[in-house]
Amino acid sequence: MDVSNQLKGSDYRAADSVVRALEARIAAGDLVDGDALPSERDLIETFGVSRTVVREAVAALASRGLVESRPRFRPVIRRPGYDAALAAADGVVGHLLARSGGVKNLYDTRVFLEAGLVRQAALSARKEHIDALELALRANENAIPDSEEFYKTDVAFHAVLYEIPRNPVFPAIHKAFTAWLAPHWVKMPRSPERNRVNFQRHSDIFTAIRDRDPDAAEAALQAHLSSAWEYVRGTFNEV
Amino acid sequence: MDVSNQLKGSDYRAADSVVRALEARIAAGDLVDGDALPSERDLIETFGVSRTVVREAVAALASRGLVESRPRFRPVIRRPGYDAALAAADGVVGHLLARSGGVKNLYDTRVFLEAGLVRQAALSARKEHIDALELALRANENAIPDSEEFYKTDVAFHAVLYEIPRNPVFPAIHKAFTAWLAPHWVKMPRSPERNRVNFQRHSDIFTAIRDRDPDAAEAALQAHLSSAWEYVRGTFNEV
DNA sequence: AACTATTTTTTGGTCTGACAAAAACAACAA
DNA sequence: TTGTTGTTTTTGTCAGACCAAAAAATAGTT
Repeated sequence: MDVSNQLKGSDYRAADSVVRALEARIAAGDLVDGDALPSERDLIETFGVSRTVVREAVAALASRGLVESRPRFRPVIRRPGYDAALAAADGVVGHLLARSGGVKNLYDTRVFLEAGLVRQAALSARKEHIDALELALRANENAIPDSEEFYKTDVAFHAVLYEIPRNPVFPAIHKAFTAWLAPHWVKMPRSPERNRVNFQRHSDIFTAIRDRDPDAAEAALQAHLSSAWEYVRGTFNEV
Repeated sequence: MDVSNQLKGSDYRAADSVVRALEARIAAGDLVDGDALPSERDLIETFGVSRTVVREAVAALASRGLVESRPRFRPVIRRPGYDAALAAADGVVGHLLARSGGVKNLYDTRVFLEAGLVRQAALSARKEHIDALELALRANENAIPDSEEFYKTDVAFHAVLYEIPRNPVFPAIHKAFTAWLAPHWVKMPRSPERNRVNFQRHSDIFTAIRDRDPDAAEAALQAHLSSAWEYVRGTFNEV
């Protein structure tokens, strides 16, 4: 399968052909998730291009999340999920967060999203999700003395909210949000007293959802996240 | 500035150092938006690495949206915005959309988001935004006979909704959504009658927002987008 | 036979040098 | 100033080489 029969200097890159060919193989299930990519020397033969081009192609695949490549190791095929899509934005988001107002923008987006989530949860969450929410709430309560554990159960509680719509996009978004905001979050001062307050807010949210009161749920969440923001706000030097 | 003094075979890639250095220069404003990147040979000298590494680094920069590189042209510095972040996910999203249920998942996310947008708009939109909305609505009305123009004004109307929170993340999301869903959208059959229905829905949404009725606004939007989905649904062969 | 230590082979990361074609630049003519 | 033509850079691609790390094969041990 020689893909290299194209004019030399056009607006194509030779690597593009290789990328497309490999993409097709992955999509077709010829190369299965978890498999290792063939060695560079193999690909050279298969596609009839130089190693330069092969490496470039593999790098492109990696940047698209179709393969995972650690230095010195054979790249591994990854059939990407919604989280991979968000992860692709990772590099840029880093720069955006560093910009003035970047964190606030992202955090506001999160608040907005979760406000919608709790509202919809109050309207149409299934019993299983409400149970899961209650379970997460209990875990959160038990972790009040241990700030580190509390953070984890905090995240887990919110994660349940993102699962309620049963749309795989949402959990991916949650993952991305926590990953992006975590670095700014860990600097926040923590204490059991503070944890107790946050737990109370979680409890309010849960109650409102269970009682099918969307407005109360949204209000509780808004209160929760706004006050949390005021807390982290101090850790920035930005406006 | 020689960055190459590292052990050869470690878990680093030499290109990473170059990437970081260039990132820093861009962030520092040393390399300004719109400028061309120095030539590869220059970078070789500057960083004391081989051309292989330089090219790899530039490719990485490009995949992160920090430079824009067309084949055969000097890469151009791009101080990335929120839209660049979403654009980075582009490659993966293509694959996700091809998957069964992919379009529905993304569309549902959009509906969810816009439901929240119109709700908040009804609650707190400023007069200027309501005016902008009305203007977009008028344009939409005038375009009823011309289906292609109608599509544009349709997008523009929704775009206003994304501007209301005055958070730059939202317009970027809108841009991404329309870019991703457009290919599936254009296949939808169009007609002035259909356009008129859609305009009426837009009008309902606008009225509800102007009258500060979040529930009505959300309901109108939900009705609008749900019926639109039923329309495009037929153009898929997926479940 | 199963496990470990050691040697051999393969492979990825980097470098050097080369060449064609396209782009950027400079000199010149209209 | 604008348009044409020739010269110099520069990018895309190739080929071959080297090193060190990983993977595979082998030998040795219990």
